Amino acid sequence: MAKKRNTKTKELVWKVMENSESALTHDDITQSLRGEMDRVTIYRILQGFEEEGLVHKVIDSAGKSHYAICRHCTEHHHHDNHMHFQCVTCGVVNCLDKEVRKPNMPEGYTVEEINYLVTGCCPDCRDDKD
Amino acid sequence: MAKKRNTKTKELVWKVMENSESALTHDDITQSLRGEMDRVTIYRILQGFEEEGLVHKVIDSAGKSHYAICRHCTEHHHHDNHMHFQCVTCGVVNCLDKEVRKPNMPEGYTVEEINYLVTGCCPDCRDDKD
DNA sequence: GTAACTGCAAAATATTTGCATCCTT
DNA sequence: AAGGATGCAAATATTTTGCAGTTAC
Repeated sequence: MAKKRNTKTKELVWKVMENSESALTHDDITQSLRGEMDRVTIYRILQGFEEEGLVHKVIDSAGKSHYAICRHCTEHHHHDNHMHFQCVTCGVVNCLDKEVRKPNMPEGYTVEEINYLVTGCCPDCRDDKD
Repeated sequence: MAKKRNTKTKELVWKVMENSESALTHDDITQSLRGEMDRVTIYRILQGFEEEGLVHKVIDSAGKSHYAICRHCTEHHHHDNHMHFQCVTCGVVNCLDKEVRKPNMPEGYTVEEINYLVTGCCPDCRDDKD
C-alpha cells in the first residue's frame, strides 16, 4: 500500500484514542464521534492504524476488538506481548504495562505472538461494591 | 435453567468434538455434520455445553470462538487457565496442556480467568515448508 | 493531477430470537 | 403430560465491498 495521508478524520479518531485510558472498540469510537463521521470510515481508519503499527488490537473475552495506542512500544519493539486486562463488570479493557515471557513450547512449535488477557474486577468496580 | 436432556443431536456434536484433536469453531462443526442438523441448533448446543462446563471456549486472534472438550479439567478445577496455541498458517487451535501461573496484578485488581493464546507455526506446517 | 480517503448504499457474515412442533424424561 | 430441544423463518448485529465524489500531497 502506498503512503498514507493525514486527514481530519484520522486526527479525530486519534484524539479520541489519545484521550482514553482504556482500549476502545469500534463502537466506543463511533459513539464518541456521534455523527461526525461514517461508521465504515472508522473501520478503515482503525484497520489502517493497525497496519501502520500505531495501535494494538486486543481481542476481549467475547471476541470483540479493542484498539489502543501503542504507548509502550518503540519502533523496533512492537510485538504485542504485554498483558491486557478486562473487567468482567464494566467491560473496560486496558494494557498492564507488563511483558509476558516467551513460554517454553513443545518440540516443533515456533512462537510469533502472545496474547495474554486477564479477566477480573478492576479497582473502580471493586470500590463500587463496598 | 432446568436440567438438560440427552439428545441425539447433542451426541452427534459431542462425537465430532471428541474425534478432533483441536478446538473447533461453530462452522467446523456445521461442516462436519453437513446437513445433519440446523446451524441454530449447533449454536445452542455449544452454548449449552459451555454453560455446563463440558467444553472450553477459546477466542482466537481474529476473535472467533473455538470449542474444545475439557480434557484436562476436573469438576473442581475447571478454570480455563491453560495455554492455547493457534497456527498462523493452518489456523488450527489447540490446547497446550500447560497451566499459566497467576500473574502479579497491580493493587486493587482481582483475577478471575486467564486467557493465554500463543500464535506461531505448528509442527505440521513447519514440515510443509521444508 | 493523481491516488488515497470518505460517505453512502448494499452485500456478505455472524449470531440471536420467536414460535410451532417434536421428543426426552 | 410437561417442559426442554429442534428446525425453520426472520430479526439483529457486525464487518466488508463497490463506487462516485472529495481532498491531501
